[in-house]
Amino acid sequence: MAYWLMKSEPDCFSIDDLAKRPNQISGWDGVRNYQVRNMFRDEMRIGDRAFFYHSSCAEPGVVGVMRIVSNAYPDPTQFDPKADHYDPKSTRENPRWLQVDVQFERKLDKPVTLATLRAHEAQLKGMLVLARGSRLSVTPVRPEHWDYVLKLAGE
DNA sequence: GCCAACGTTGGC
DNA sequence: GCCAACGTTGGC
Repeated sequence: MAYWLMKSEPDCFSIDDLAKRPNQISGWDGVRNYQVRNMFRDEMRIGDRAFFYHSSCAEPGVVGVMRIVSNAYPDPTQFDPKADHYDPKSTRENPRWLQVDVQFERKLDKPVTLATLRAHEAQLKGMLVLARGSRLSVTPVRPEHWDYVLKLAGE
C-alpha cells in the first residue's frame, strides 16, 4: 500500500464536503496536470491512503486521511462545456484526463499546518509538498513521513 | 493582491 | 526542438 498527499482548496472542496457525500465517497476530479494523471493511472492503487491537504487558505496543511477506492477512470468534467475544467480537446473516445474515487476516513484531531511541517523539515526531508516551488496537487508520501506527520497530529 | 516558480502553448 | 509568452498554483 502506498501513501499520497492530495491538495484541495477548501473554498472549492473541503474535507467536510467529502465527509458529507453519500458513502463519504467523491471523485477527485478537475486534475489537469499530466504528471498527476500518470500517477493516477500508473501508481495509485485501490486501498492506498492519502492525506487531505487544504491549500490556498488561511491555514494550509494536512487536515485528514482518506482512502483510494477506485482505479483511474475518465474525469467526466472534461467533456462538460459548462464545467470549470472543460477541455475541448478531449474526446470520449480518447479522454485526456483521469480521476480516482476517494473515501473519507477521518479528520485529524489536530491538523498539521504547513508551518508545522516546515518546522520539522529535518525529519521530513524529501517530502515533496515542502520542496521549493512544488505545485503538484498530488504527491507520493514516504511511509516514514506519513508516520511522522501522524505523530505531529498527536496520533 | 503580489509574485516566484513552474507547466503549457505555439511560432519558428 | 528551442524558447518566449502566457497561464496557473499557492504561499504570503
